[in-house]
Amino acid sequence: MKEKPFLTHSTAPKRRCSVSTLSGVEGLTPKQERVLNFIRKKVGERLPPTIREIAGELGFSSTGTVRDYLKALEQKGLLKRTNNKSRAIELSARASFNKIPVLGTIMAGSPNLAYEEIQGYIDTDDLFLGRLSQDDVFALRVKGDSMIEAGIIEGDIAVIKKQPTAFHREIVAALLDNNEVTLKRLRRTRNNTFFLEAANKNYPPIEKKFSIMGKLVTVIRKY
Amino acid sequence: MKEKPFLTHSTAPKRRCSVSTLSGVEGLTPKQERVLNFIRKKVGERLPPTIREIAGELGFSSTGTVRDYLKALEQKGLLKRTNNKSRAIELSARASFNKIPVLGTIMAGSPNLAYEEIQGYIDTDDLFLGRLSQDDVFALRVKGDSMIEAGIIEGDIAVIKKQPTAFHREIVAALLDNNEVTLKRLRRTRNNTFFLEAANKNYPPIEKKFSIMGKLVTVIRKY
DNA sequence: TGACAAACCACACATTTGTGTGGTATATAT
DNA sequence: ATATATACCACACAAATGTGTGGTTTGTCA
Repeated sequence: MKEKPFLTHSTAPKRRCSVSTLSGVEGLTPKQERVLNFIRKKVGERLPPTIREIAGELGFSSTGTVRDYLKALEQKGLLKRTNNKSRAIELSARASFNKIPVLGTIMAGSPNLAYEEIQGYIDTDDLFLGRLSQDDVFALRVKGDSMIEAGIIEGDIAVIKKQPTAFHREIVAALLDNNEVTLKRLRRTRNNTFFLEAANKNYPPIEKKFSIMGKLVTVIRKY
Repeated sequence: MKEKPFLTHSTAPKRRCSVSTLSGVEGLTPKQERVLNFIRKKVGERLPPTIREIAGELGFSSTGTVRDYLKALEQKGLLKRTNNKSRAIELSARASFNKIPVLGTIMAGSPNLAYEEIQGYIDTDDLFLGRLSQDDVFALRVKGDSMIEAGIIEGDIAVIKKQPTAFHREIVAALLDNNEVTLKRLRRTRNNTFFLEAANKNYPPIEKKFSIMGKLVTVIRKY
């Protein structure tokens, strides 16, 4: 019950209908989730939909149907509405679409990131990411000084795009076999094997077994 | 005619009615600008206002008044509307509120930043800035390696909060007397004078006369 | 002086939009 | 067997909302 799957890095096909897409939000029927996803998308586009717009685009012929869904989603705490106000649909943080969760440490025992570790959210809206969804991206707070020569220092937010592979010289978030996650530069040897290299002369290269969680796409630092 | 005042760093009281607040947008009457500013704020809050909401909060007793303004602003290319659609007000990029302009170089001859140098926009929405408006913040693209030991490298976007003063050790955007802008750490001597210090041993401290444009609040780096 | 634009108001009207009531069908749980 | 939840539909109604016409006042420009 404690293990809410979240931000799992798998290569399996996404968005199977019987499985919740928005990880961390349980108890949604597939149909309810479809409605929620539509609203997410629309709210991201700056003008939330009217119930008739929802009905139209989702193929319902009755506004009452949409009302049922909205009521259900509201009861489940995923959105808030204001009475008699057009388009007044607000997503709760849990359901918010274009936000990147900022994660702290990594859950031991599996390559999943713990839902409980979310420290906050970043807006992906315009932020140089080109509309990546929550499914594709997450963020980590940087600890230590191993990447200091690449200008990445303690406290920075590293935005990671999830992908199982990366190229030579790209900076990646890698999962080591002790379930530790590090940010390092990926390097290829002459024998076409890969290893991880710190951007700090005081750290030796990591030649252990590792898997790539994703590559670094953005660094954000707040003063 | 070429000199559109933009992002002027002055200590003079802001929002004098006779002066345009949204620099770079000429030909607006003060009243029109007031309406635009209201819409900017509301659109930033995710749900654009209805014309009656505009009328109410701005103290107009007639919807026709608002329509006149909306028409004027639309003709001036500051917003777009969709017929018969509630709250369907879109701001054009020029008028967009919660975007920080990314500026390039500095216009020679005055401490104003040139409107023409805008390279893009950053969304301030949630981005760790806590709802700063365009009036308070701008961004610069970092050139050179003078701040490399502070983890700020070439190509980074430095988000600057405009303010005429800063504290010891804060990183500031400073305007030198040759109209050059640099990002440096502010330091105080024992005599309570201030100088600028690079975060790179190869650069000497700057003891020349300078003024502070603002302080660094965020660094963003895109890979 | 006349023309014109800005800056308002009042009010009627049509459309959009949210709400409410009442239904059907299908599961699943008790 | 009955209650309950999901997943829909139809339609009426009221409130919210956008649109349109026709004003007044003030200042500017020619």
